[in-house]
Amino acid sequence: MALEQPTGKNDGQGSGRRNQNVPTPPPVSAATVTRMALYLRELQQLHRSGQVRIQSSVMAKRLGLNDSQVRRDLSCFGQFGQRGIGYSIPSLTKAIQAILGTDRSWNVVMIGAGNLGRALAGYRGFNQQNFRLAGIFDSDPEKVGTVLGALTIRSLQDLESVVESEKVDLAILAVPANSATLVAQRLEVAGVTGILNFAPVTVRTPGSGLTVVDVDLAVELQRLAFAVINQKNS
Amino acid sequence: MALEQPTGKNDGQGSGRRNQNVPTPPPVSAATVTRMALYLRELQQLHRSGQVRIQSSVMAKRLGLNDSQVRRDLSCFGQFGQRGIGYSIPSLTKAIQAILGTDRSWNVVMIGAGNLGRALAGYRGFNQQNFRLAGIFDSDPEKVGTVLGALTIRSLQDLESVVESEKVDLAILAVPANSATLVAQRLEVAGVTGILNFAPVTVRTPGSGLTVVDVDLAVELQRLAFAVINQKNS
DNA sequence: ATATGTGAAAAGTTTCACAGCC
DNA sequence: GGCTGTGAAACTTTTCACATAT
Repeated sequence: MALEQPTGKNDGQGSGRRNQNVPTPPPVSAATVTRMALYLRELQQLHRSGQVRIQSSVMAKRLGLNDSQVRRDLSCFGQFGQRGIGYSIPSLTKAIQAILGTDRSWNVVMIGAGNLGRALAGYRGFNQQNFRLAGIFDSDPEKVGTVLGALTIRSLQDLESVVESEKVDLAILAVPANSATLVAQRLEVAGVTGILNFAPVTVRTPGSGLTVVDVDLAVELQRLAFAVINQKNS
Repeated sequence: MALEQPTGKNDGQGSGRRNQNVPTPPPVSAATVTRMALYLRELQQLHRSGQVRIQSSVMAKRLGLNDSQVRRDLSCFGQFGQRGIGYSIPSLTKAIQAILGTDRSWNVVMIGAGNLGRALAGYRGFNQQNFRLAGIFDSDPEKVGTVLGALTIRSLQDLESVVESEKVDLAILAVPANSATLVAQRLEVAGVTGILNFAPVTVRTPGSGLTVVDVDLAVELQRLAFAVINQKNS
């Protein structure tokens, strides 16, 4: 795992009957979801290089996976391939985007305009995947009013009103550890449904419908250090 | 799971006999390693708040895990607790640091001084966990020579000589996707043993002793979008 | 001939439950 | 009483292997 991030379990959706043609997901593991995003990334790269078809074995090799796993992951969501042929890159791309929800645009706010927040706000990859930055906030009066790319840094006081007026879905939390929980609570109350948390704390998810994905850069380096020390390769 | 970065498998070390008092690791999953880093983070926070002891049940609740899992993870590396009492925060902290390899300092170079590279270079969390930034590189002549915190951005041409003279162990790759593989190869040849890869590509790990941990910010947002759409909470 | 989709087996991970020690 | 460490059970995920389709 990269996992892994804090593991996090199965979906357990198991809601019984599938409805007519919506690809209602069966139980899908978080690991599968992560791999779906990687398949999408590879498909987009293959598309740029002019390819139109791919086989599970080729995808598997590119990502260092077993080909059966690629097919099993995809089969959680439907039948996208053609036997004897493989998968059409354009249609599989669209299918995975629909599965991940990136076939529509998401409005995102960035909280924290420190080093990390400013860098992430400028990161091209977000826009490319249909995430639109609708605002960036900081509590430091010195930063408020500063222009950053197409946006002006706003006061944290404006958070709730912007979340409402811009119909914000998701937030990226790039604030210090000690303010993360409080900001997360405000975000939840304001109606944000998902947080990508870069603060090195476990954001208490109070109960209802708030989903948190954690990315702790120090944790990633520690994973790397461990892996280096305990080398897999002889 | 929040899963996960490209999963990455078990260690499978199973090298037979354990040697005398080195805590030679038994097979340990990547998920366990990630949780070890989270335990360390919590221990450090508890220490700052003056605590000296902790129980597996308390740690589990803080991280949203099962208490048995906490004990099982720790028991992969030794017996750190006292029955009836719990774990000493200072000694468990030291033990986990030794396990993760952060009881000694690691020399790290940053490749890429774009938005993300500059932000990561300024990130406090790295130094706090014993990762020392020994250099930052970019191929853009306009950036070379620019001062960034305590460091001056250097030309990519100097990469190999700095890796050698500064005894660099790890690299953080924050370059565009199209140059990532080439830079990774140079790093490996130069003697770097681990890469934390922020470029949105699978870095081909040519064969020998190079460990790569991937962090793709777009993938993380896609995981979040999926989780929001497929809400677990009723 | 080639490659998907999927039951069934294998492998891995988490949780239970309790013996053992404080 | 309280809490760890760990066998064994339960559960999840991956891989195999092959029927099925082009």
